[in-house]
Amino acid sequence: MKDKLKALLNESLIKNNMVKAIDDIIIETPKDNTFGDYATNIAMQIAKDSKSNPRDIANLIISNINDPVIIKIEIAGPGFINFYVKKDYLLDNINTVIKEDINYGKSAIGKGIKVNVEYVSANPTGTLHLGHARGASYGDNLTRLLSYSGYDVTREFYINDAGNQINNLTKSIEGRYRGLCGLEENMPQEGYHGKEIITIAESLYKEYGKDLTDEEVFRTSGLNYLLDQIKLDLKNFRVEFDLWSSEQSLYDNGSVDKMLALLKNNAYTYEQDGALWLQTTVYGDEKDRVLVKSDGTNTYLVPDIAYHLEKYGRGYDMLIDIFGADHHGYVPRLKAGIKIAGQDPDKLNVEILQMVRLVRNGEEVKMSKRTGNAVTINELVEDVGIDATRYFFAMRSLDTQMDFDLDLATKKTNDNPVYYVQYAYARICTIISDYLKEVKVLDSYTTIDSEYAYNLLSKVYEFKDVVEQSALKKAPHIITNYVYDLAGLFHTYYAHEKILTDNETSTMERINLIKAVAITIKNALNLIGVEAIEKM
RNA sequence: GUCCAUGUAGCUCAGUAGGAUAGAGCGCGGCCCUCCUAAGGCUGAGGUCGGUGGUUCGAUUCCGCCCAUGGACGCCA
Repeated sequence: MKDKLKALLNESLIKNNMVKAIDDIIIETPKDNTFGDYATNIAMQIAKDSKSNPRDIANLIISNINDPVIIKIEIAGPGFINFYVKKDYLLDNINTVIKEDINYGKSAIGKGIKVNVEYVSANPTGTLHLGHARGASYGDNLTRLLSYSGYDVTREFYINDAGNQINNLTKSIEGRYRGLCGLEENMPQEGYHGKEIITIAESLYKEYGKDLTDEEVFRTSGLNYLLDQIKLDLKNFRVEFDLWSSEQSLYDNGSVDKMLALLKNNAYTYEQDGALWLQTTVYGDEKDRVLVKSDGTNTYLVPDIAYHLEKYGRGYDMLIDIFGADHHGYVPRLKAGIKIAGQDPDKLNVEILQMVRLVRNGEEVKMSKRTGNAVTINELVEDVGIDATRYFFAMRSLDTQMDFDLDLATKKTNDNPVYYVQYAYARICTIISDYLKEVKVLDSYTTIDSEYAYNLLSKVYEFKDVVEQSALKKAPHIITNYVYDLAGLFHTYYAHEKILTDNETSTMERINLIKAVAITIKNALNLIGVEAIEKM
């Protein structure tokens, strides 16, 4: 409908010799429906350019518009053009939704563009906690959204299984193991103290007794255990990956050395204080960065550039990295490194997610009551439930330093937005199953005429636009807000109109209507990893 | 000190490619179940959109400055 109005406006502009690119024509849906079904401010834009009266311009524009779908055109306020449109398209859309079913809302705006999205990428040195949960939720929602919108998406987890932190992990396990053997633990200064480290040590003690001295065994058994745990936690969080890439493998297959050689070759590196530096300042970083430390080991940047080059080499059109706010300052050096290595850093989009705090009784919850460690993703899911957890993360935009309100999220009975939405879906399912006869597809709708029904239908109609917008903006929370509004409009409709009545025609039409609503809710919830529940 | 983000109702947050009366939930006040799930609906109170200048017919939205909050400023990852 928007496109149609756009086209009509464009035609009229051409006739009036008012030049404006068609993309500059903005059709909006006014919040207040006394301003019509659709509105545009194009007359005011043109008036600005030509320094004339916007209402006169608007008159000229609408004098050339005439189409059967338009019931009425008004000029209002400073020069808005408001369109009143026949509602048939809303009724027709009911059958479209039912026919497309799980595909309703899909679009092709992604044009098959190959996108790689890397997220979570937690160090395998402990259990996933709150911050990872937000990253996992956002990354997962984003990839669902992008593939629903016609992008060719690869979901990737980068495993930091090399470097300093892994040495510390190894030594931490070894320390705990020594403790079990009755020796002094000697935990490293930057050691890991989670209870999972003790679990690993215990299982090694069980298997090897006091005889284990091979560092490699400590290392690999620790890594394997923790990585399995991470995979399991993510799976329980409804987050799955296509690809698990290993940092260590970049060393093993020579990518890191090759990359270092490449950087040294193109004259952006230099030696100073016994270290090898990269001139990242040439491309906007605030200072140059060390690549190879004076002790001969690499900084994190080295394998990370190699890793990104490897991703570039796989032929994606776009790379998306999802970082926590604490890694924000790292972005310029990474991009500079990529640029120096000869790739286009603009292909890489880094999405920054702000910190989360858990709040209970108005106070921040920092530690888990059970373990004394940071609150894990598992505990969160256990306490709050998977649907509520996913929903709560999906409500917020990335930029907000969100408070995760445990009191509200754990409310299972009342006032919890996730149940509000699920309840709408469940209500519909109940009604349809209460209708004992066969639900038939209708050729036309003749009895639907209430304001409540049209508000609801016009929200359903919006869904496609909403999906596109949130995909383009990489903002899945738009979907969450949308589905909440949709559920609200359904509840209102439900409270005012009985679906199952003695009138067979009306009943059948209303059942098809709410069926379309249910499909839309389900598809929207699916985009944020929340289940639509048939009975509550 | 520098860089990034944020500042909207008592609280948690939406909104803003500049537009017509700024929204929701929670909390607080009232009303509605002989009726498809009251996990619902209806309704009331509550706002100088951090402050201040500027651009504009029009700024919560864009720009400058200021204040506040969070994060980052390592030869850690």
